[in-house]
Amino acid sequence: MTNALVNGNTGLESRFDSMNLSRSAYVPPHMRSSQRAASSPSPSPSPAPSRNGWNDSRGGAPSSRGGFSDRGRGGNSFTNNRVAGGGQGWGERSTSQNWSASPREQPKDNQMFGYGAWKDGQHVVGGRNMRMEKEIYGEADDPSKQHTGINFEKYDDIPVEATGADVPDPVTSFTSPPLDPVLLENIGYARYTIPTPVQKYSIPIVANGRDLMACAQTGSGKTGGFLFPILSASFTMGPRAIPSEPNGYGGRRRATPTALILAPTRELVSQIHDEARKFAYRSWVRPAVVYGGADISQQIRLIERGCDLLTATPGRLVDLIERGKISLANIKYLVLDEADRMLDMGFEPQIRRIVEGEDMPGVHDRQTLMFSATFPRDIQMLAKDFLKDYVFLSVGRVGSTSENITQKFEYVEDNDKRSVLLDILNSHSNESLGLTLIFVETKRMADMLSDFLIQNQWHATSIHGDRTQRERETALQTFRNGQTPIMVATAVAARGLDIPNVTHVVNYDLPSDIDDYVHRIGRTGRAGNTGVSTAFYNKNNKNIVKELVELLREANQEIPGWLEVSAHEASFGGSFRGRGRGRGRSGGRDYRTGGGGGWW
DNA sequence: AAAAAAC
Repeated sequence: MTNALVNGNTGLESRFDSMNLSRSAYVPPHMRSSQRAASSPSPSPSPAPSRNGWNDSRGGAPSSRGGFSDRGRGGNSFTNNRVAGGGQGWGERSTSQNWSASPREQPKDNQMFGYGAWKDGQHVVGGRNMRMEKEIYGEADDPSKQHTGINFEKYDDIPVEATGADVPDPVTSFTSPPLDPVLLENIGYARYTIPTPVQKYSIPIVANGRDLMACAQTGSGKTGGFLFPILSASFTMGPRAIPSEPNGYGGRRRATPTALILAPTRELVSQIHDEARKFAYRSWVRPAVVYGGADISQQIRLIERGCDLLTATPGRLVDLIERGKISLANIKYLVLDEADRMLDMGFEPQIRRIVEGEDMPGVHDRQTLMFSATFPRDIQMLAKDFLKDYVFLSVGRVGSTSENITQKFEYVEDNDKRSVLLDILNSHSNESLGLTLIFVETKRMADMLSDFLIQNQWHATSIHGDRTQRERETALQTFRNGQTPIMVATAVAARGLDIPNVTHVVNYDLPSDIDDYVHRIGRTGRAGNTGVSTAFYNKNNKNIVKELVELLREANQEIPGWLEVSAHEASFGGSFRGRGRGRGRSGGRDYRTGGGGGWW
């Protein structure tokens, strides 16, 4: 049966506004509101600037090539044409032209508008390119482009602990120095105002040549946390001296990136790449991205045109290294993002091969930054092998332990889940522009549930690993821009993805790992905004009930009585899967400091 | 047990 709304439904009912009689029959008409997509001011934010867009300005380049052309459509990233390079890299890094930093002095037909170069040991900054700025930074009022960090002040509440030898003092604002002035301008274009706690520490840590091990999630501003210091130093210092074999490998030049970022999922690397494009603007650094499921020859063409900061999933990168298209000999900066997740997914062999088994400079000849939500033993081993004298940064949870996310629980048997879900969607539909992300455990369930929702007149889509990359990208795009404000997802979307405006996360199926739960609800309430999460609990979820209750208590959430009872029963009923499984639930701590016996 | 990821 459906013991609905156990944890209260505070005030939602009083806020519905419009009506929609085409809705499912589960809720009386007065509780229905119009489909969110329909009320969205602009379902497809900017009508493709492509064709006669700036591709034309560079002399008739095929628009499929650069990929900028596609991106205007949904405001976001994923299209097959934009597999690598972000459309950048026309011409070599050191062209003979002498660019001026001042836009007024740029020749009008300069095809390098927006791109800089490194020439004779100097950073030659490219002129501004307004079309490109609109493209990569978005319109100020485009919600799908909006950066999540609206309530930045709230970041000050996030506790940060830095340990290690001689930890540099954190910065308090974006300034030059220590940041390169060009980067500072780009940060301004991207409308970032105040550094997040991770960024405050990572900027001076990297600037001082130190390695970093950070326990933090994506919502903490971690992407900027590694992009800012790496790009800043790159702008100022230039690339590593090109080794002896710059050309002629397989007839073409091999890409020799200065910075490499590894992340577990395709969507995540694409998202990081989008950020990289913002901050590399007008500089000599050409960002590129490679991942599986997309046409590899297209990616090869693009990295050949410029690949200084490469974001990659491990499998595709290994493939490209084997094909001789990428050399890591020039790497100065290595980032492992979501390291625990990558190990969970079995990437360790590929990662070790990339870092230790190819031509990447050794640990003392590069700077390495590792990010991980947790710090279990296998990550510690990786840190021991990949990092040197690192600073350990522990960043408090942005979501769960703060009160930004209201966590509701409902006792729902499996057979009742669909019906309860419709109830919930209806009662939330008045929050007009918010997005709803629904997590299920299996790919099959993701398909079935999204079909079911569509049958019930909801604009829903789904994302999971059995869909083609194309479908995944489309799903994410229409979700972000509000055309399908409901997305059913498997674990593929659980971590790392930064989707602004997700106001509601539904754990239709609870995960069996408490960390997964934390990551999932962390898709809402991003960056200090508030969000709601609803979880369907039943007897099949007893394996995490104890940890759930602990978590709720920590986060100052209301705990339904029946949930506490269930937790109490579980602690006697044998089947506890102890906390000692090698993984603390909190962000982790620096085991080097001793600190009186960790929990692993 | 399922999910993710190279072809």
